[in-house]
Amino acid sequence: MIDLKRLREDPDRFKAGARDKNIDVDIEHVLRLDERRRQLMTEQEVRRAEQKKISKVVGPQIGRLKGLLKTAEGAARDALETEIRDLESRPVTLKNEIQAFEHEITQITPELDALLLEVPQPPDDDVPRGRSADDNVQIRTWHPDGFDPTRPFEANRGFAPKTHLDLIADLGLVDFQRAVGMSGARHYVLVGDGMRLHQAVLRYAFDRMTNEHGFTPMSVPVIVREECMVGTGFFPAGRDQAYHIEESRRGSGHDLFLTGTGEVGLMGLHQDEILDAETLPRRYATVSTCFRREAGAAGKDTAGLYRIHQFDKVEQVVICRADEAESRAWHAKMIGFVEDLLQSLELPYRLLQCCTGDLGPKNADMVDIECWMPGRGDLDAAGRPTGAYGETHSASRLYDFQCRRLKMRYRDEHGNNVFCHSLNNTVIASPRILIPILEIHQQADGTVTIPPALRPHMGGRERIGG
RNA sequence: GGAGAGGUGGCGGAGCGGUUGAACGCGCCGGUCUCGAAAACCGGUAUGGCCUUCGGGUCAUCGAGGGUUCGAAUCCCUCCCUCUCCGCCA
Repeated sequence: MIDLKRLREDPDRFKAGARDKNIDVDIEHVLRLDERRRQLMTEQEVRRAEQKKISKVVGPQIGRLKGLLKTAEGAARDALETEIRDLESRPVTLKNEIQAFEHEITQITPELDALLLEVPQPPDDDVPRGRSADDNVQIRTWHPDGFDPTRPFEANRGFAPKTHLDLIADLGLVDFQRAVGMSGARHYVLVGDGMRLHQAVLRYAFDRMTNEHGFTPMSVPVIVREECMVGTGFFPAGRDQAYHIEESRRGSGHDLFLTGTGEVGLMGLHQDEILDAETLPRRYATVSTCFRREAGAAGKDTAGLYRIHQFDKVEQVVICRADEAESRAWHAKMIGFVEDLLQSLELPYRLLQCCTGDLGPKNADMVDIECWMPGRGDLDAAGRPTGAYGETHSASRLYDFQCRRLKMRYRDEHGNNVFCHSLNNTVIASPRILIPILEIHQQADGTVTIPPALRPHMGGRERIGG
């Protein structure tokens, strides 16, 4: 959520931000509702103060008179009753006025609150303007010795590559048919070494984050309440993407949602808390199953392990002080952790600076990391894919947008409660990451060499197949 | 699933219709005392909104939302949550 005060002070910045993000929200209307609400509240408060003042004087008097009434009789009783009625009637006008204001305020507030949740965080000034992912800007590339993605796979390795779909089929790593039978399109069953590799990658990535980079290992819920989805900024904009468990329709409890990333659980954890500043920055890592409806992606990436409804992901989040420089430094560090990881897996990748149009409502800045996947991209003359980068990671910098929604604060050195900054980044998401691992490390004989870093998690084995 | 108990400030815990944003205790912060510390004593110690001449003023909040009332933490209704026991179960 954005800061309403800042919206009042500089509406043009927020209008431009929404425009740059291609998000349609009526900021003028927000300002009108806010203005009206503040007027009403001021008027109402003047009367409430008056009412309070009166009742502080009158209250004890009435109490005392009513006490006397219990024993009074005859004319004395009538006199007391008259006096009580007189005292009681004094604040009635005020009460009616207060109720009238209250009525109008309760009409405006839900509309204002709902609209406010839709105002996106403006992108940072150094984020390139652009309409869509096509306008993202490459920051840098990396590739291991012996595999240069600017040259065809065959030129690098001396044989024509199989796609991950071929490798999976030939090595018996995934059963799509039965999964689809059980759960529908975009589901899969990992089998044998497929499952082993999946687990190895997750465990390897998780251990690196927690053992080497000081992130606290966490397990968090993947089934959460709506507040958690709203608080972390995934709702209302991303409501279509989440699986919805309608428990309320069954008459028990409240509705729940399946989370699409471990970020929700890690950030939701401290909702409504004032964190001890000494404990910042908080660094958390989790491995969790992620659920995505992929609404609106019909027909896109329908084959294979690329776009699926359920996957597992190691996620890193950082909650730090509200300091832009610190926030930016963490962003760079978190991206560095991923680069180190991908380099240790010997996977070619590139960093993309996302443009404003690709940011999403909550980010001030986002950097995607894409791994080279030989089985993607345009087809050559022989009808074989020429390879392309595919998104495997996404690193977001949110300032206090998320923590403001979550009411996650810390007390600064002046004793003020300040909303924290938050950042999140994929560490590794599998099975999508299995695509480049299988495709890059495939051998001419159809086997796949396991990257040395993963071998300890694969029983010391060096290859799959053969 | 059945039966009960309960949700009050950082924590424990009073209050159950009238100056109660809330006694008391603990914790925490500041001070006195001390060479220093402990103890003792004194003072302070919620969050958010709005207004502000930046001194402060004011309103809201006792799980949430409605209602009754001149007045609600206190009474009524609905919902949510937590705990205990029994049953079932990974």
